[in-house]
Amino acid sequence: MRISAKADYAVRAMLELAIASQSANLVKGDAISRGQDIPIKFLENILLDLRKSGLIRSQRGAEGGYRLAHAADEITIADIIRVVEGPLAFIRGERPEEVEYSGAAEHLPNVWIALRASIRSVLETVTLADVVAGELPVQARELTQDPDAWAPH
Amino acid sequence: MRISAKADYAVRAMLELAIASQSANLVKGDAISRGQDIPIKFLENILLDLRKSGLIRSQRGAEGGYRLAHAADEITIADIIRVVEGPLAFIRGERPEEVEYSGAAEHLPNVWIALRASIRSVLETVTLADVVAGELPVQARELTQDPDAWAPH
DNA sequence: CCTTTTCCTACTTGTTCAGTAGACAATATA
DNA sequence: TATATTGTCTACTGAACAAGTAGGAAAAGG
Repeated sequence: MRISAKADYAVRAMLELAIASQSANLVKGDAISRGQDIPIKFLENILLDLRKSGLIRSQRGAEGGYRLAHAADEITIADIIRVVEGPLAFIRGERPEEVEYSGAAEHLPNVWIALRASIRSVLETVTLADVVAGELPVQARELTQDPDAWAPH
Repeated sequence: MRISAKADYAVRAMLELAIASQSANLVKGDAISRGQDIPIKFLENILLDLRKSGLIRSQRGAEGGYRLAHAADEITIADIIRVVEGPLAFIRGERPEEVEYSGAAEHLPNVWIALRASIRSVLETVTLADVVAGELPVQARELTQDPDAWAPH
């Protein structure tokens, strides 16, 4: 269960745009690249994906740049990860509800469905605005309260 | 966020052993391979990892085979996935509590920690015995009750 | 000894990840 | 209108990983 560098970069780039959205300004790719220490050419590819998916808008030329296509409190982390990584939970290259098992593993799909639901319960509820403000929705915040959540298992 | 074929196979192999553990019998690799339709040589590698980690025991020679090293209700899905895939949640190759962010992404670690905690809340609570019986612990079962949990988003 | 079965190392083939390169198109401003 | 600036797009690369294969060595039972 890993979050790729590309997904991590995408979320961070979107956070930069979320902050700028308060002043309705365009942000240049170069500014995002320096602000979050992301290789510029790699970032450009990512921003292209984000624009094609409709999460951001762009303007070319001098004084150009990028901005969010929607309000920061209407874009969730799940929206972003789905654009760059595909489905949130993928089991052996298939969606959890598509896998087929027999015999001893008959009830295993329930586990994968529960896993996906738990991932969704975090990533689909946390918005860019939440992260910028540093205040997650209650369910998500409760998960971070337990000191054990910060320890490796 | 994907579960590899290797991890899926490992869980299913363990489920076969869990069922056999009721009669305390050794199960041959070949029987697991046929029972779950897993390529035999690939399975052998996986069983080797599981044995080295202490989750299963093995016996060589004719009448040999594999068995669980602990009771089926003491082994969680998380135990198995950690053996074959490493940490449950990995962000850009690092553990969630190790990633460093600045500026707009300052509070992003909280999201990754919440994500990991939510994954743990499923995978660390569901045991092999639960899956064999088809009855997940309450928290996990609740996640599967919502029809929406079975639909792609 | 011989068969069965696990143990172990190494190899292969294809795909994904992470990043780079360079030309092209649009825009603002002088 | 010239020019610098900035995003758009396609293609490429090197390394790592995923998924699976191959073949023999070692143990155990009969």
